[in-house]
Amino acid sequence: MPAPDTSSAAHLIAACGGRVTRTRIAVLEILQDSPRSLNHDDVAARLAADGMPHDRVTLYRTLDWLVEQGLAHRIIGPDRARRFKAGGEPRSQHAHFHCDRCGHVLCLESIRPDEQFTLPAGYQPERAELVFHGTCADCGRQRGAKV
Amino acid sequence: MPAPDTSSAAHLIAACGGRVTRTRIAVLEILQDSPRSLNHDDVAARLAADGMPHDRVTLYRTLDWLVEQGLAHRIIGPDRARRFKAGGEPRSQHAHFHCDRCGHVLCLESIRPDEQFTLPAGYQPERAELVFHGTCADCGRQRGAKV
DNA sequence: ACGGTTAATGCTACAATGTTGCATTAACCG
DNA sequence: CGGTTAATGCAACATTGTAGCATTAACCGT
Repeated sequence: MPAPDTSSAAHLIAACGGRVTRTRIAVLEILQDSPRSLNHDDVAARLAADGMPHDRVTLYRTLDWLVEQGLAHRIIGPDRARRFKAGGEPRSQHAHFHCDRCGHVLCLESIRPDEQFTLPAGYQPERAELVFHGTCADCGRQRGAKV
Repeated sequence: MPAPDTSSAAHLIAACGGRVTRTRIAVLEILQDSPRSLNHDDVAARLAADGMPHDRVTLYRTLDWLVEQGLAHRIIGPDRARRFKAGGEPRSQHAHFHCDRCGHVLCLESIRPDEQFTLPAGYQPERAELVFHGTCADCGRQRGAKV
């Protein structure tokens, strides 16, 4: 049973020219393992669960660094807090889905807003951000459940 | 030269059943007069310019009240701060444009994201939020200007 | 027009999220 | 293994938004 994720995280970090630290590896793996985007607290909780207590500031800096290196991307949640997810978005602008029930954010890779719209004359868009709000597939099935 | 806006603001407020106060009138008029959405500080600055200094908390509450009554709507800016604009969005979900040059947010009434996309099975979207980032028409004309 | 009722205001203190500066630690390199 | 310096951890601060409560003033009835 190979564990390519683990080495992958370390390799990705090394490839960026940064130092390969416990924190960076752990944070990137956490993001990679999650199908949903995580906010700062989510990541902190998982670090703690792994027996890796961590400083708030270091976590902010680590997450920012991962985004800066293109190893993760960041969106602003409905609660005006940032949420992070592994994988950059080099040019592939995909949509997101905010579940109003469970509060999680999912990626809709198949939907590309930048290919669909024509803006009024004069506007020069560089990227588009499309966010749906509603009930996600998981919460839709177990309707009534209040996670 | 009639000034319908002024009475309009007061009438709209009265129609909601709330008390018609100086603050509410002034804030609503400021939002109505602006073609762009304003954040809390923008509104506070204009109140001050009108010789109406105001409490931060009152302004937050006034803005929230206007949104609650459907007299204004609110979006979250790229700096994770709220921005407000007159006019509710009863069901008409329009797109917004964040200008990276001047930082302002404009409404693109003609673009309706909720009519364009088909989501994967299971998702139950209730509303869609589409935000373009780039250079707005104003900044595009005077390229190089750094407001 | 006047006074009472109560919504709205303004103040202070607090909460959540994110940032800055700087001393200490530990990753990398020879 | 030891030196260099990026990364960390800590404390203090900044920004954005909230909560509680005493005071003011908008509305209503008379």
